[in-house]
Amino acid sequence: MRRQYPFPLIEPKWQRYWRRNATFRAFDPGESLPEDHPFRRRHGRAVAPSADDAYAPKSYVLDMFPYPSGAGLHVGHPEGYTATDILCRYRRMRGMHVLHPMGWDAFGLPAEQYAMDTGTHPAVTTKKNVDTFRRQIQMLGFSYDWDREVDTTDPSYFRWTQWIFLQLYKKGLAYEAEVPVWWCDGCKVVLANEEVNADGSCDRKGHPGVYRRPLRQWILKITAYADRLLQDLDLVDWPESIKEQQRNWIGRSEGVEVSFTIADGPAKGEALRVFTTRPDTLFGATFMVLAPEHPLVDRVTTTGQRVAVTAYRAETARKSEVERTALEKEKTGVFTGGHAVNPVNGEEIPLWIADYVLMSYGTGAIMAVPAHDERDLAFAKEHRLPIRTVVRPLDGSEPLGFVGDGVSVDSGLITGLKTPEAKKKIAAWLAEQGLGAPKVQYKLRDWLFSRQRYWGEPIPIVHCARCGSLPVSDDQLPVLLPEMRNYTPTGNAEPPLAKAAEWVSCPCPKCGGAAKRETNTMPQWAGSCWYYLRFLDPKNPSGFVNGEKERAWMPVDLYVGGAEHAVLHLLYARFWHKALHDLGLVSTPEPFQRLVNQGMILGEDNQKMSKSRGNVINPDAVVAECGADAFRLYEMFMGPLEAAKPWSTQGLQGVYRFLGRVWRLFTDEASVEAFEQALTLAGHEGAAAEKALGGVRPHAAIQDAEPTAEQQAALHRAIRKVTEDLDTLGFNTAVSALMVFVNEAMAWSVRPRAAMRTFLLLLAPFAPHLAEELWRLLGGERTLAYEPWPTWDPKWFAVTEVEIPIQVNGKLRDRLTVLAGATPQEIEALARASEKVRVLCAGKTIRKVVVVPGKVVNLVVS
RNA sequence: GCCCGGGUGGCGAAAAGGCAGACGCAGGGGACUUAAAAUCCCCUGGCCGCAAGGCCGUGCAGGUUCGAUUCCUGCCCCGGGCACCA
Repeated sequence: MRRQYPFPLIEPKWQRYWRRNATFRAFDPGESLPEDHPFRRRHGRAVAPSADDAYAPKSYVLDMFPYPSGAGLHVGHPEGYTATDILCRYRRMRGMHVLHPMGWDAFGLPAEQYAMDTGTHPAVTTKKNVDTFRRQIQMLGFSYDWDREVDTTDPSYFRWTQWIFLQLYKKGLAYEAEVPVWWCDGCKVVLANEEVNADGSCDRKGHPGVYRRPLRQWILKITAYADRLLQDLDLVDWPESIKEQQRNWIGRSEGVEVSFTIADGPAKGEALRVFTTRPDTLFGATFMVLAPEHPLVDRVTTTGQRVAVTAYRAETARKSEVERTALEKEKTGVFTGGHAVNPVNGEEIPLWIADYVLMSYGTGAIMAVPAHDERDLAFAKEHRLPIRTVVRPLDGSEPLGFVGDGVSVDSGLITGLKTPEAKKKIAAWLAEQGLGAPKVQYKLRDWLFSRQRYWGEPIPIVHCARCGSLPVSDDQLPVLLPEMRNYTPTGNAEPPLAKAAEWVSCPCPKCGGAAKRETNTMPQWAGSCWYYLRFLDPKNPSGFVNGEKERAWMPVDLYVGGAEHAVLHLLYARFWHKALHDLGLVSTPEPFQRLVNQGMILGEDNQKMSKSRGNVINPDAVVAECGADAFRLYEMFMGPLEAAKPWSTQGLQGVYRFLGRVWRLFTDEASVEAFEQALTLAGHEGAAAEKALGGVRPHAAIQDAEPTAEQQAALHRAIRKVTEDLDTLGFNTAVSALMVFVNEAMAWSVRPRAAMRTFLLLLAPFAPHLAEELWRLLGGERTLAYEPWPTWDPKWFAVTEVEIPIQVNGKLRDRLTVLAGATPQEIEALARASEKVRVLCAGKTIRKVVVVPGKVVNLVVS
């Protein structure tokens, strides 16, 4: 396609200008603005806002920072980045102090994998990838404050990641335990629960056959915050679907913990506790099931059943828990030979073990009520166990298998009660008898926080044979990674750091004797748990963030990123934030006030972009062909921010053509031709080319003329639409409003300078390079980044005549042109007089006439 | 199975309960040009009709309303998440 306008010259020029002038530097509370700063010029003030300065409000707009992969930027990244950039530019023009930073979530496995393959240090790979990402992001002209760039792998950053970990540790929120963990033979690493797919493959690389093995691990007590993580979802303005996912993940359920009594064997008389949300079905319990790993299994198993039980437990242990739960299979299990007594009726019921009961939830044992629980019913049918109906549905339908609320039957003291009352009464009775107590259970488990990897933050703990595990003292932070030649894990699940013998041995911080460093590192989530705080004070050498700055900028007003982080990153970050809040280190209960998920950009074939499909669009190529402004504008024009939508090269061209129209709307054709010719001599870059650009003159139609009423109407419609759409993040329709204006203005033989300048202000957030260049062309002396955002005046919409549709029985039949001020009576009279209406109504009676002034007339006839 | 989103022209999409399809792409016609590209102008939901015009149309079936893409009920299909959590 023919080049529409000289973007290769304009875009680098303004990017240079913004960088040189630090146009987008965010000023902290109390910090003086430079004498000639456009913001100061505009407000006539020397000082940035403090937290209680109402008149220049702050706006913290954050993108989820990327993992700088070797593949470079993907077209999906700039979608969210463009949206936030547009908003930031808009808000600056609205007079707000905007904080808009960018950084790198740079720890992670790919660089380490690459190191194992090639011997290249992960830091080298990381730096290279970061440089690529930075270059690609900068070429798009985003208004980040680059002075605040952070990198999670920088020791001056992870020093504070380690420091925060130690605060959690000292608060009792970090502990060590020998736990079975997911181990991926392919990656030779431990995985978090969340990194294991339902089919037993690893989420990182798709290696199959992830299995469990016991290892000493660091664990964070996120469960201590389960309730608050759940409740405080009410405080934030997030998509309902994300909140719902977090609620499900936390999985709060209220019930009762009931004690049964072992009836026989060596454990006779001991309590067997179960958790149930349906204590009202206790009378329907016909057997019990223990998880195969349950500690009581050994002592309830009879000699006759021992062989079967041992075999089943061995089989279960061999299978991963993922395998246990992945398949929709029949319910397996074996009888232990033992029994327990049901506390409500003294009945002895058999004890089984089955792998559908999980040791990790509740008490690891359940009472089985096959009549009113699908799983128990399937198990009972499989193993021919008795089934007893104790709840009758209110609508008289089949009670067997009924799991809803109904009326209790054959249930002693709760017989005849509706389910909610029955639950209450039986719970009270159990509590009275000391047989049970109300209990809240969560699905959420503690967070397995250690990894047996090299490329992560070392956990700052020292192990001393005499003194135990001790935190590294603050003045010894950061604990740096040792230089290594070989990054391969030891294979026996020892982290690679264990091989750095010199690094491992260190003095005990307490007794000074020989001690060893912790060789586990933190998971990739760690650095992203608090980066939004470091952006507020990125270079602070003596604290993770200055309190005053934190209070001034927090919370993040808008957080934009992919929905794939719905649970993990967003839950972990909220957990850390709440812990920091409890420590008095941050001022807000929640970190991210508003969250928006950008939708995925699909390939032209409507499939997810992937190398193997060959449908990947490379941002470098797009920018080279059409420029950054067209790229940005197209990403916004494709459709609603939150929707998934396919890429279209044709669509991109359309937007690019639109920018060409804008260029032609403002520039004098002859002078552009002369400029283009000069370029063939001067080359397309450099000082000579830029000088030639200076020779481009404004279009002759651009004159110092008073805009006509029609022109004002067109302009003010655009101002209103763009402004309203920006406030609701309707970027696609805002772009279309810009197009509508340009389509109209192209026809104007006189294009009033003032109106055209106003249009450039509307265009600026979307296509900032072109807008700046045209602003300069029309006499702007400095960046338009801080020019006041235009306002609209409704008086220009008051057109003298309006066209009103006439409907008969709801169907459009005619149109009416009336004066804007016409009364409903006048409109009705005109409508009745319409020729078409008269024909349609001939021989019929007009029953009713609805007149919506300025909108519609509807005649009801029959 | 459960929980979220979504189904509107050939395509991406717009529409405070009030003219369905703004804007863009693709397609058709025209102007300019030796020609092509680029640019500019016009047309473009489907069916019937020479036309005037008519009928149909927002996944399907109902309902509320003077009027429904929009609100309500049931169903179908697509995308995403969770998935034996007692």
